[in-house]
Amino acid sequence: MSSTLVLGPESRLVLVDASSFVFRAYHQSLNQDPKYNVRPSDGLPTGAVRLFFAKLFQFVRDGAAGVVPTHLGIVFDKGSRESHRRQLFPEYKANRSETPADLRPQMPLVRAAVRAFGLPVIELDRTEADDLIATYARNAEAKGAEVVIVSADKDLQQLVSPRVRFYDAESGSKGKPGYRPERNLDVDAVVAKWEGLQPDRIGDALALIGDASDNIPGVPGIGLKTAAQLLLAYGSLEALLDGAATIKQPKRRENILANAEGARLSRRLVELDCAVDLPVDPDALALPAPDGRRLVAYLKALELPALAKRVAKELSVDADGVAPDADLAAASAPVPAGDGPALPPFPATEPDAYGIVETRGQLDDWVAAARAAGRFGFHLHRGDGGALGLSLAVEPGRAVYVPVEHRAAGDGLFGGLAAGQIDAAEAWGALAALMEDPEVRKVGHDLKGASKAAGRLGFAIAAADDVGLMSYALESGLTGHELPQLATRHLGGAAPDPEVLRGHGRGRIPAESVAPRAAAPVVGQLADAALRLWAVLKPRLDGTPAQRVYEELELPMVPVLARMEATGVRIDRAALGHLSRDFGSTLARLETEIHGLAGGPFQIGSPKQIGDVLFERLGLPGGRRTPGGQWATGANVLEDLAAAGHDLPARLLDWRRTAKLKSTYADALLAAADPGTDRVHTTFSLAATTTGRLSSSDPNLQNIPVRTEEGRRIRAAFVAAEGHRILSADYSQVELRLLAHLADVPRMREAFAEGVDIHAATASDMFGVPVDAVPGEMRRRAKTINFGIVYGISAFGLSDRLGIGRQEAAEFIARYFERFPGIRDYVEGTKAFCHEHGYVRTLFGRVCHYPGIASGNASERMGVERQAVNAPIQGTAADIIRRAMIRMEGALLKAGLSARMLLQVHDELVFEVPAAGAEATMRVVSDVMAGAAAPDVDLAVPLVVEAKVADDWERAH
DNA sequence: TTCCATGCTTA
DNA sequence: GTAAGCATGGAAC
Repeated sequence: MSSTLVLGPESRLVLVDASSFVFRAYHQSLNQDPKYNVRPSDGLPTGAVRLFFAKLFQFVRDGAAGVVPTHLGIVFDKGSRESHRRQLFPEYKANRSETPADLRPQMPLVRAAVRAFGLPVIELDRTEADDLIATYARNAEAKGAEVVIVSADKDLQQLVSPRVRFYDAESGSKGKPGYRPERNLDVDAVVAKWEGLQPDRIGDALALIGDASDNIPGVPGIGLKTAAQLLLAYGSLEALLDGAATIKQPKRRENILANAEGARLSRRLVELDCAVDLPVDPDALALPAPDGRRLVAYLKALELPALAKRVAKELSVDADGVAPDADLAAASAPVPAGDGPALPPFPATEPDAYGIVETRGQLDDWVAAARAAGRFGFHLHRGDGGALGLSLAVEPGRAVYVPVEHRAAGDGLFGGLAAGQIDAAEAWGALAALMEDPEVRKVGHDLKGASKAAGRLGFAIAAADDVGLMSYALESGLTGHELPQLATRHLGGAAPDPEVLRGHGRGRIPAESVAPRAAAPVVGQLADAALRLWAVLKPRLDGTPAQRVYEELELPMVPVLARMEATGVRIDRAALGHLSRDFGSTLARLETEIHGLAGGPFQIGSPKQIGDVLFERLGLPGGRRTPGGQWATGANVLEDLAAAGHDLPARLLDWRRTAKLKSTYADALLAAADPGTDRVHTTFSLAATTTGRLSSSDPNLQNIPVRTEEGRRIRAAFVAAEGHRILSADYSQVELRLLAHLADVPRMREAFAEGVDIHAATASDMFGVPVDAVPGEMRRRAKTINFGIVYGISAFGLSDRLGIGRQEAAEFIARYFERFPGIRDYVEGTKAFCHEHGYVRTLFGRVCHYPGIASGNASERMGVERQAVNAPIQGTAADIIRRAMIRMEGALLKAGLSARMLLQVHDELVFEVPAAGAEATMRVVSDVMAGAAAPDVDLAVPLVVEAKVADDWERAH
């Protein structure tokens, strides 16, 4: 026996982080046949201990990382919950879940296994295994021994030195998800893995990166690469935090400054304590020769015959002559216990809160209950192919799901319906009668989406409220208005996203294949959330100006937009296909040229690589940096370089323009168009902007190119159906007109009343030149400043736009304000109003909240002030075109016209009109748009509408 | 797989 | 200087 062997220069100490090993063994055991994971005689769980034993046996025999140990330390964790780190930071490892119930009874068995090998169990109250390992490692290192640390915990890589290596054993099985090959890290390997950081800087890196599993805060958004980059630049965490103000990337700088305390705390949490009391003398870790009989007795007690046989054979023991260890044989499985904390009132926790309807009788009962209540929350659950069912909430915490069109699991094309659903015609019939009943109020979210799905089923949704739009009318600018956000904000609980039902990754399934019983609690909660939100928001809305906005500018838009989306706009598939191929060959040609000019291939789509090529490899002058510290390669920069005679930047601009047109427009529109009708159906959002503008997505049809010749070829592919034409009508200078009204500028009002060129008139007033003698450059400057005012102007922005000095720009603005004092009053008055109230209003009473107006950060506060100055202008324009859209269908109907509204692009409406009625439609559309502010708002300037008819959108625009 | 920065399209 | 959405590359998770 060598148990007296003193730890010294000839020794090889292997330190095993037992707890991490046991956890890994446990999870590995879960992937195996459950019958191998329990003791047959009484069901005592043994899966983790079996794998742990096998691994320990391997360490004793073969060592780790090629090191056969003379000393072996098996170190356990006994202090995560009360360690000194907990005192520093109560949340430390607070998110660790409880030890699994079937692992807990195995822990004593694991310790027994260690003792069966003749080794001490190393553990110490209130001390984490990491600190014990660190102390043993430093101790042995000091004595000249070779050390291998076996752990899955990367924190321990801090200890790596010329004498200390880190070994992370293979986990999982080859070819299966989560498999990791073994890793054997010496100093060089650690430095490579940590992106150039020496082991003694790993603690700094860990403090920045944080660790979700240990609840170490770190700095959000910083990962290994960024941390290493920063630490190599600054030398250490302390130096980095002291010099954080000099970090170039603004986001990163603010982020680190804001989280500096968290990083300091994290640094202390990840610091290893190399001087804890050692519960076992290091010399006592000397590895004894294994006692085969004792090991076999252990394995027999756990009823692991295969392992017992193997150990007996390798250690030349007669297994038959060994009796099971009596104490262990008597150990039995304890009964686990424990229950979670009380849940919040939403979502409801009663087991029958979110039920399911399976019979006609039940359905009739619920419909009757909804009618009796006079209002109910609902969620029309939809899959790719349309409505799947409807959930109803008749009172908070009580909802039910009526599944109708779910498919049976595993059935594809020809699959039948899922079991337990009422006949579709019957179910939809009863539900449609309820949804169309004007006497019962329906409360939902995304009413537009629900209305479209209902429309496909042949019914409308009458007397409905949309809690998302209610929230938008009340709190635009304060929060998002999606159901989960509203639930968190107002109900104190999280509403589910129905997408969770489909799972993710490879197991993702269509919504219609989800079992009705699985869907019921989720969609039931959505109906419940809608009803509860209504109960919160309705009292806040009633009797306020926001109520009128909701009722007159939000809700009436729902059916209008639903019809526009359902109608879609026709594209010329052949033309777009031709364009795509054209763009493709242009790109291929440009790519060759660019690579040639650059002296080698690179990702042309990568701004980072472009910067490297232009400013590093080719050394072009005049490079600027982006806010993120990279080389800026935006169009401005490339244009300057191209103007200086460089070919490569010019080709890059061509490439970017062409790539944009191909991928964002030609290809995306072809992919989006309905293959049967060649029509593209966008989705308009009513509640996506702070100002009241709409937004368009999937695809966005509000940013179709128009400025360049090539781009207009895309727009020309938006065509009318046979026998029809495209009508485009847009407001002329609407925002400047509104500025003239809001700021009450007599000269501007007159110019608009007389129909003279507003920018020339501005220039004339500013520089005392007759309107018809204003030079082009002067007019351009006036135009820029006019737009600048609408956008909340700053001398900085104006100087950038005009290419003049900051000082000159400031003088320019001063002169403008001198000539148009009303505008200065408007700008200053609007800022003051926003500072006082935290919001601004449009002329129609829409509120736009700007909580950031009170920011202590001057540049941020000025940014919010610009938003506040712009919002009444942009928002009033948005309100006006909404009014036009709401009135449009009635006006066309009244005139006996059958034009269909297709798109809204902020100041423009696009229609598809029967060729014969184009002229008459143009008059009606123009009249409705021009008169849209009246009667609520009496504008001091006329609204002018320009309309045109053609065969495609490009020529109509 | 998800998120961020960059760049580009529109009003 | 305002308001949006989307493609791409690259890093984080």
